[in-house]
Amino acid sequence: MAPSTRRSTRGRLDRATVIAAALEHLEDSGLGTLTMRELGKRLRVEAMSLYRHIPGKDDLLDAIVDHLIDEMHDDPEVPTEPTEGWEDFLRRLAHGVRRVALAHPKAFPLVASRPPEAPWLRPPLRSLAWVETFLAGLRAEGFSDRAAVDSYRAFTGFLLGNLLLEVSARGADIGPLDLMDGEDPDPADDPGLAELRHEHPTVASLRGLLREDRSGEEFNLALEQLLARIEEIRTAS
Amino acid sequence: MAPSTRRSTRGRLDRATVIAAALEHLEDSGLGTLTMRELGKRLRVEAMSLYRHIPGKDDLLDAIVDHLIDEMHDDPEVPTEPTEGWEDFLRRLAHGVRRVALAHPKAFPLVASRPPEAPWLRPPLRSLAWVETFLAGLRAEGFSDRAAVDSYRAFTGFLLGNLLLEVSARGADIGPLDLMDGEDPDPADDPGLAELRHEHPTVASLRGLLREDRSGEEFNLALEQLLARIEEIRTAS
DNA sequence: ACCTGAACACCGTTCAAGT
DNA sequence: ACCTGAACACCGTTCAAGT
Repeated sequence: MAPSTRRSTRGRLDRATVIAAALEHLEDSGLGTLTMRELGKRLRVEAMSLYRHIPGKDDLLDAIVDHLIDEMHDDPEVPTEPTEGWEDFLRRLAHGVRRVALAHPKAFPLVASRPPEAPWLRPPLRSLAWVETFLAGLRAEGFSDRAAVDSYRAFTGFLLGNLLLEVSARGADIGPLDLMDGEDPDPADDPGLAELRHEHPTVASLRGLLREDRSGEEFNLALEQLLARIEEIRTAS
Repeated sequence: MAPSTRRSTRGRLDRATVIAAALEHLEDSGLGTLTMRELGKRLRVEAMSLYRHIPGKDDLLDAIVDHLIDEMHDDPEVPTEPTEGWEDFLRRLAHGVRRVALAHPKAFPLVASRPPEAPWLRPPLRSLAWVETFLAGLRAEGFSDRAAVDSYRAFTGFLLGNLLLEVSARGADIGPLDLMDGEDPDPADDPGLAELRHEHPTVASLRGLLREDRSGEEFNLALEQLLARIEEIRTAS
């Protein structure tokens, strides 16, 4: 499993290896068990050795976040400047961020919870490099300064909300009250459902629709509506 | 300060008092220092006594989240059903959630980070009661089942992204590279700015706009655009 | 019935000591 | 130069004992 960071035989430990191992641990065991001692075990080293390569646990978490957004630089689908118009540019940026989020569902929430370096560096595009790419791209497409900045805010708000919900839904269980239905034998006297019908009748009757997962289409739909909104921002200058 | 949970002289400890004290501590010292022992100190009690009233720390955090969204029930501006049309209904719901978030900026991120009970209970409207209110309200206004559920998803995504960014910006410092400008004496040779201009020229030249905080107007603008989007969802049935 | 002291199994982190 | 052992000051949590 995951031979990328085996390092068992000889590999010298370094900062990048530590970060990669931490990300691996995060994805297959969660944030709660990510511990310096546990991470040491994964790297076949005592916990204290890690301090040779990172200043402390907080810095490690920040480094993970930085690593995540930097991953997008290696994605050939993600543009560094608009070549097919600003809409294509933003669409591909958005899908790049979404791929990162879906590839690291347990780690992605850190992107939102670690305090950004400045209040105007908004997650998930919280690095100077990506903000530069974003703003320079829109400007090159004729956006006014005001429109470019407003679009940056709308774009980050959109991505953060939608992607956080998407990865958090992936993490949650099937849920408390909708295990029933589908092939359940006698829906009339399922105790949980009966109670739900009584206390929250609308939720009960819409539970089929609520349980659907169409996150892919929904993201695309919401994205198109965001682009329409940015078009308004653009023309309103 | 904050005499609400003084309890110094005689007050018996109970679950509600513990939660209120935890929320207070969270707001004036942050999540990092919220510790069972610290919380005990605030309540003039040993940490171990808290376990008489709550099962453990995780449950306490969940209880805080539940408490936050329940606070909206006491807000007279927040409707329990649409009386002036669905747009007014959603506008007032949105502002209710925003008031809760701004009142508890340090605690609000917990609403997003604690796993919801079910994947379809989406933060920040993650209680059965509020989902019921939302869906029943839109249905009463003539929304189809499909449109009501899609609107719920759009609404929660909007609130989560925008409010998380708003409270996190409030928490961050002024930022690394824009302390300058405003009344700085010689902008030409500020070392930080010179470097920024070289590495990220667009960010440097837009820093004035980026630093602006117009979160209030922005929220209202984005909200109106969300309502327009929901109008589309509604008529597309 | 409610609170406490002492204890257990963990944390992150430091530092002198080993190779 | 890099890793380790032992130690420090903390955690959350349990439980027998006190009032």
